Amino acid sequence: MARKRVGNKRERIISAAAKFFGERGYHNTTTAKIAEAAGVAAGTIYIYFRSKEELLVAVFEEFLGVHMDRLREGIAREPDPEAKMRRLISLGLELMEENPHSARIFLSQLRQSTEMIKMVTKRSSRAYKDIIEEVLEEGMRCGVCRKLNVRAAASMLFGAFQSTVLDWVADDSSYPLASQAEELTEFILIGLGCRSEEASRQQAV
Amino acid sequence: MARKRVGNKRERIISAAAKFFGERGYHNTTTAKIAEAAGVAAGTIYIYFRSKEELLVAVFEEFLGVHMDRLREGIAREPDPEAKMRRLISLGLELMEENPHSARIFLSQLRQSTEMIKMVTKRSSRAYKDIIEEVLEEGMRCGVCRKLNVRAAASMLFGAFQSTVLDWVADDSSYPLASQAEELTEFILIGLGCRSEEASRQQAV
Amino acid sequence: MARKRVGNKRERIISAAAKFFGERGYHNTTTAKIAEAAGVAAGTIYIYFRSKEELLVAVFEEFLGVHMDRLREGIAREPDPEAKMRRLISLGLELMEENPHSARIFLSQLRQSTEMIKMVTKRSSRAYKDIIEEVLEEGMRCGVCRKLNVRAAASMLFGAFQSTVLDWVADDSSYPLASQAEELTEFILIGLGCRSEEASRQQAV
Amino acid sequence: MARKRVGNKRERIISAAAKFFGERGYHNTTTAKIAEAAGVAAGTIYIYFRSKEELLVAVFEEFLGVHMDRLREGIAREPDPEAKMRRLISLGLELMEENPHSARIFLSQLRQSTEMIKMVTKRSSRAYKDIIEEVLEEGMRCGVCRKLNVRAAASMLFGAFQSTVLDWVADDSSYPLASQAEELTEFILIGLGCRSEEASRQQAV
DNA sequence: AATGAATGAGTCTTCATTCAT
DNA sequence: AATGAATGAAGACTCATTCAT
Repeated sequence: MARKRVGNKRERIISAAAKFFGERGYHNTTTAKIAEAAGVAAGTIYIYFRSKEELLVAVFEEFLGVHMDRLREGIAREPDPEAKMRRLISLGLELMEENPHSARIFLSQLRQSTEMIKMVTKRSSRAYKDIIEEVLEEGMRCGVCRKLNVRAAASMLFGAFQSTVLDWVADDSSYPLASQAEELTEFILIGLGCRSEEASRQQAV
Repeated sequence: MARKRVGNKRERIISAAAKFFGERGYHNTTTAKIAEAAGVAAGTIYIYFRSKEELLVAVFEEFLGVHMDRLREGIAREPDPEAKMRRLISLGLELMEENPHSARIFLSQLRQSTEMIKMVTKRSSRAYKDIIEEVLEEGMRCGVCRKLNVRAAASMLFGAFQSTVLDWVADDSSYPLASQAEELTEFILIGLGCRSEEASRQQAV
Repeated sequence: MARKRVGNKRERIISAAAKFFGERGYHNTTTAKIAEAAGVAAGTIYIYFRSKEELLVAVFEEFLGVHMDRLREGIAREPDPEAKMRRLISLGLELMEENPHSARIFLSQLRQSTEMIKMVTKRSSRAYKDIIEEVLEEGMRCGVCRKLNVRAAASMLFGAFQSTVLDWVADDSSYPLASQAEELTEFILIGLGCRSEEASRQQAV
Repeated sequence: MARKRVGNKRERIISAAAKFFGERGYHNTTTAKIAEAAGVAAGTIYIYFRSKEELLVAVFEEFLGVHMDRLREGIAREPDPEAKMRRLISLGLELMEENPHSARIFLSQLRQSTEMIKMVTKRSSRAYKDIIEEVLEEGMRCGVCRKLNVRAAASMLFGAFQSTVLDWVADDSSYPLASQAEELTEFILIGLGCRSEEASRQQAV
């Protein structure tokens, strides 16, 4: 019970921080506001986190950890690279949709300032791109996808993905993000040469 | 002459601001540092700009204005949508390369905080995407490019483009950004269905 | 047994506090650190002491009590004022040497701030000076020592004594404090007119 | 005029700081209070001093500089070591009397905490003791004063001096400090063997 | 008696902005 | 137009103290 309360508090702080960081950005969020929203005293934050910056990192890692686990799980079940890529996209969008505040931080708030933060950001994009690269390589090995620079391609795919999510966030999540999955998948699969434009056109029909 | 000096100072402030905002982010840059780097007194900034935030917007618009003009000029000379898209990509990368500090701000620093900034950001992405959408629509009309949701596609293309530039910025501009043009063009054109993967493969040979 | 444990804890807290107060000063020592060093929980300190300040006073009185008792005992055994003064000096230095942390607090840390502390400090210096004054008065009555303002003289003696100890503390107790006893005694006894400089020179031989 | 104002402000801050540091101690003085007493805004302190600690050091050095200069000047005019020692004592007390707040800091407040402060403290006591040592050495060379360990003796003299001043400060400067000069001089000169107790007794008559 | 998580008042310090010169 | 000293509001963080367990 006591244990639970503790966990509860940490979670509440992270959750409040995610909300504010996502909404107004790191620098426009005061620790006082986070504490208030989390229903704890100002000093309590510093029991769980060494600094505001560390809290940001925690928010981030919390999100990233779950995110990556679920993505890897999700694609593991898929039989072939194309299916994996489809799953990656749709699951990725789903995860973002579940947690729009963290999504926003993940996609943009971290591109700021300090070295600590930069490192974390890099690591996170890397995590995402790593998965993409794995799928791309498998696709190339199987001949399902055209020959391409895996590194660069992964970055582009990730960029297209990000942009789609950011549009949605910028629109205050006013439409289901999943509705973009088909278009995005199409664009990416064709771009990867997984399917000719004819095939895709037919399937669409 | 006096006029020129004035212009000179304004420019110097904008330039210094662009440098610092791009390097350390908006919130980690003090107006004092900008003034120092621009070789003006602290108060002088407030003769040219109402606030720090307005300076950020100015930095941004300066960059965006030139950027858009040159992009529009560049594609105007191209004969067909595919060539325009190619030009858009290569010229876009060139412009970013010319001005890495502003590029950084353009791509990431602005995704922060206040309403004022958000509006500017939105407008800027919009400006970029507008051009892309125009080209896409023309492409669809001509049948050069497959049928697609222009809005969504433009966003994805822009995302792929952004991601490529950000990778380059994150790598401290250690390689020529132009070297990424071919790969990016390939990915986008194929994704748009402008060319089959065979055609592209042949051309590469 | 339970009683003993309690006493044990109180002692451990006082001892830890003395160490830290002496080393880093009252204000640079947190109750948390004291608790940790004493091997008790943060709240436990407040079972034994009403406040941090009261703990300081306790540390101080603990030290002072033992100190004064032993000084009084020590000089009681001596036959004449000169011998008493000698004993006072050598025993005083010994006691300081035994307990350098408390010595440091006694000599300098207490010259700070609040009324409560000031009172305690005054009382402690007073206790020390009282003993000195008693010896001086006896010396004057016996004609062993020249006529002087007892109050002022006691203060000066105490100052010379303090300074000697502080030098030693400042040198990280790198030499035996007792080594200073002879020089200090000489200076004081001559200053008191207990002995001509010739007499003292002879005795030294 | 402008220059004067600036100097004025720095001085006012130092003066206010000296007052509070001396009265309540460094840690019990807030920068806000200093600013208020100095008639400046809170932030203004940080234009002149990098930190509160640096302000303390400045207060201290200001005092020490003038102090030492005047002491050296004062003894330079005296013909022989004994006269110099007398002058040192009376002038020292005078200087302390002129500036009781700084005196208090000089004598006790600095024996706290941080390395920065410790260094300054050491340096200051050293400055004082250096002068004393010089005079003592000259005295020994001339045969005016008995052979003794100069280092240790200087420390004791300084201690006796300090103690006299602190008593006065502790008594809220309720009597002229100069009234202690004779007693202190007597004690020290006799202690140094400059004069027999008979001689001193006669002179007193 | 003991714990240690939680509190929240208190502080130093920063920095955008102003304004007298 | 330009300066830069001065402002003072704001914010991260600390820590003595409390209290439910």
